[in-house]
Amino acid sequence: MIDTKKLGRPRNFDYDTALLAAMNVFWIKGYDGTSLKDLTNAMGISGPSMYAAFGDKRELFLKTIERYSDVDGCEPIVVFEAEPDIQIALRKFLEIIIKYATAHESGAKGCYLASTVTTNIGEVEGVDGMVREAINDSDERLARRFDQEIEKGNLPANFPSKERASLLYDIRQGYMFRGRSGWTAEQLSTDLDYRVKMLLVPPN
Amino acid sequence: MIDTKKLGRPRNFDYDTALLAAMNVFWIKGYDGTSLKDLTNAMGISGPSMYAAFGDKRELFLKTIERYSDVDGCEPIVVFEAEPDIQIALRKFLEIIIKYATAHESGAKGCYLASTVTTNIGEVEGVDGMVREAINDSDERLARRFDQEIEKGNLPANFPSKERASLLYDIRQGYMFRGRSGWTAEQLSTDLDYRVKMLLVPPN
DNA sequence: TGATTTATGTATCGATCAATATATAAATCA
DNA sequence: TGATTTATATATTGATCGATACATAAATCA
Repeated sequence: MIDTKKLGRPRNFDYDTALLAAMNVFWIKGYDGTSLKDLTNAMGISGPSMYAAFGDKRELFLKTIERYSDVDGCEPIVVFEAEPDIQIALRKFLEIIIKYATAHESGAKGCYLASTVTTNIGEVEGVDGMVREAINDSDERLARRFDQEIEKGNLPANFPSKERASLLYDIRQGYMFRGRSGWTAEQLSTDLDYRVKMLLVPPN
Repeated sequence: MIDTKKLGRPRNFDYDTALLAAMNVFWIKGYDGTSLKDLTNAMGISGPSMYAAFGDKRELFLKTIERYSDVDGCEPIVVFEAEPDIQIALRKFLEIIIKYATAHESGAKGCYLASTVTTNIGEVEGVDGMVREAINDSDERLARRFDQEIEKGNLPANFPSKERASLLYDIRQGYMFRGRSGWTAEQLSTDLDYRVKMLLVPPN
């Protein structure tokens, strides 16, 4: 029943590399502003190859969102989770956010979800759910890190982990929006110390 | 030299009403996702009338941004400036933000600048400057309100007005992003008390 | 090697894009 | 009323859109 034999000519491009190239184009020009020609040029493949490998334009778009959520959107959180000192962890988190907000390797700025994908919520089917999921995942992971700090005794027992987590994520959106509009990393970094302190201030 | 006499057939549509209708379409569908047909249908006028009154699609888009910055983007700040009690002012500001984020009269959600316009930064000429200016204006007006509170003695002399103002604006972006992705006003309101307190907590 | 299967490039589909040329309708002025 | 000016609706422009039909090239199997 299951036929796993490989036959015929294999594709001569790397799937993930092409997907990344597509994401970078979408990121800069938006979904509707990106043509199939823009995509296939950037991906280095022809139209039919794109359709064979990714479906159609919409499916390709959804796959770039998935990829972003798993890779780009995740790096700051991974660092936040890995750094043992909570204060340094917060600072690193925000510094990476600022880096992404102002100078992504593709030339794009800001958050792919907040700056580009969000435009197509309600217009491109399936987008809204993916965005909501990305937000929820981030909120939960950030809150868990605060909870662990409470368990270790480094934060008071009544520390509002969930509230600080969502606040942290919202601060992220602010940086991303400012970065997209042209603010420099230096300008975004001026309040860093203030914000780290504030995020850790004990309740009442 | 100056000829102010009115001659010929006057336009039979209201300029501002048509501009508002155009903004609502852009808001929901994005710049590239909005066709001239979408626009003229919503505005209730024909193509040539649109071109005569507003220039072209790009100029119309820029005019909607200007309008948003002057009206929608401004209402929360006006309320924040008008309410004498700073704590209530903050709460009202955030409540209006949440209202805008979840249920704009047009059916659109989120911030027009952050959710729609931001996609076209770098692609549609003139957009980036208008967004930067909108952010700067908000930052300044919010900070001024805190400064006045310091002068009245209701906040300590070392209260970091500028930092809190930009934090407040960034929190706004977070609400707008969440609202755009489908969060309800109720969900967004859970942290309201926490955030108001935090925004007013004295430094150190 | 010959048969089979798949990826690719070219060329092209109908539809729609933003923008405009043209002619008509409606207003103000003399 | 007649001349002038402007807004409108209709129709259409060349260009580009997303998507595909077709033939060819390249790989694996027997």
